Amino acid sequence: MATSKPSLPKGTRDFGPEQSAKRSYIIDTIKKNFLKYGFSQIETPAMEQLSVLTGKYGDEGDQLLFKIVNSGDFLKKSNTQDYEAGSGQLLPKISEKGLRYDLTVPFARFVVMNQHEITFPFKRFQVQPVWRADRPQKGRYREFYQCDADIVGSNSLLNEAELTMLIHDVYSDLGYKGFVLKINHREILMELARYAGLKGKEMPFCVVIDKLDKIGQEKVTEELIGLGANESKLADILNVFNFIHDNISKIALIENLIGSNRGSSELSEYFNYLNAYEQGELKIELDFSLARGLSYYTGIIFEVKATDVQIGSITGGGRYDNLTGVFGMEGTSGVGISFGLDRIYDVLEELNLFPSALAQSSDVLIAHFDEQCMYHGLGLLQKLRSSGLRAEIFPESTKMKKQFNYADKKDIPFVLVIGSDEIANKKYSLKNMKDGSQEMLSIDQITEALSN
RNA sequence: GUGGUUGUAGUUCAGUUGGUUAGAACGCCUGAUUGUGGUUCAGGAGGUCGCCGGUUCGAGUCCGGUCUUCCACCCCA
Repeated sequence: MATSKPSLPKGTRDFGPEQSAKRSYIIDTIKKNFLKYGFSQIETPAMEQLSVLTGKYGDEGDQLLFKIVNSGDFLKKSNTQDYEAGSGQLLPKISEKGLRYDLTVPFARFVVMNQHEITFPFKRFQVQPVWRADRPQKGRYREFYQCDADIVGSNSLLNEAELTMLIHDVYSDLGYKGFVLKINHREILMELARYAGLKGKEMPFCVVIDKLDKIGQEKVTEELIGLGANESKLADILNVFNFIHDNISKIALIENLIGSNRGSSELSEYFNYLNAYEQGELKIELDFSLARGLSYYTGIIFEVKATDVQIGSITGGGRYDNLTGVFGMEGTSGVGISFGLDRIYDVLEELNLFPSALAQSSDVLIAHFDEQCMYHGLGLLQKLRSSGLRAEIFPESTKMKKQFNYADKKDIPFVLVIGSDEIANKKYSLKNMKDGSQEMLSIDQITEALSN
């Protein structure tokens, strides 16, 4: 077989021991908090039927789905006419499965398929990779992890409040203070669009509004007038966006402009819940210009942004009133959030916020002078491990220099040396690699010393 | 999907208007050190210059294609 240079598919990465340790640290922190809030873990397959995935993410999303060609002779169901008719007709004949694009739609499928076994409200979390055929950039990968927590089967806004507290706990545990949790309500965006005279064009309105902090007010105004918006009403709206005040005052202001509505009353109720937790210093900012994508959100939406790192959104979520409806199960409302593991990693890395003690090295290495010493070491190895220590033995008898170098490179803090004297005296040299000190100790003394 | 950008040793990068045998630092290996790593010193190995093709007497250098990287759109974790 011809050899070839190995390479990775675009937008995918390997993770070495150090990176993996850091990723596990983030995942463990998030999982711990999911469990703390009463969520249970589920897992779903990497691939789903294409019929489950398509049409859930809009036309853009469908293009970004990775499709899997059918097994075996994947052309056998198609003919040249299908080929000439283009990919739209050919695709369903050669592909029936795709890689999941997010965790929410597979979860909706899971809920529908298991509705009779599930007790509602159902609180599930899921930490798995998803795939998007997007063009990669910094912080944008074709394979990345989402850490989702959703509550379905409950309309209560207390769930939104719970997720808000959860987000704060996660970032607090990760030691990251530079985030801001932005909140808005889909209904307010709709009302604002109608106020601006864009009835029927609410979605395009949201798309433009979402670019506000990127392209600025003038460009946004320009684009919205291009859509047919009323200029003076638009000025009213931008005025509200610029209003810097506490969140409660902002609700009053928006009601003043477009009247009381489902959005404003739900936001009030949400803030009332948060208030009752009696937890000060929540980093929540009501931002009426926040317009998250994902067409299925219908209620409160939120997004966590890093203020000190240029990376975009690191957590997002919101309420979807009828996600399971597309699978024939009506009236199940849900609310969820998704932590972007890969982006959180990039933030912690850039700000140097990973704990220094993440290295997964052994506590002690057993080094030896010859094969007989190595055999003797296996008994000691077993004693070290059964007392709870992380221990390893160098697997070949070779020069001391090489064995010590191994311990040094792997940051193993202690080396236990076995020679013929040691075996005779039942006392072994234990070297502290940090300060270079060394003493002769029995195996019991060593386990004792290292266990502290 | 549209437009641009990047690629040279394990890593970070030099490499002149196209011209002998493509360099440095760090890392790696060996020795100085026959019971001990990190420091020091001496020596050594390591390159299809992303890949394919073209122009040329001659290409790391110029041209085309392709893959990859990063960036701006679009969208998003």
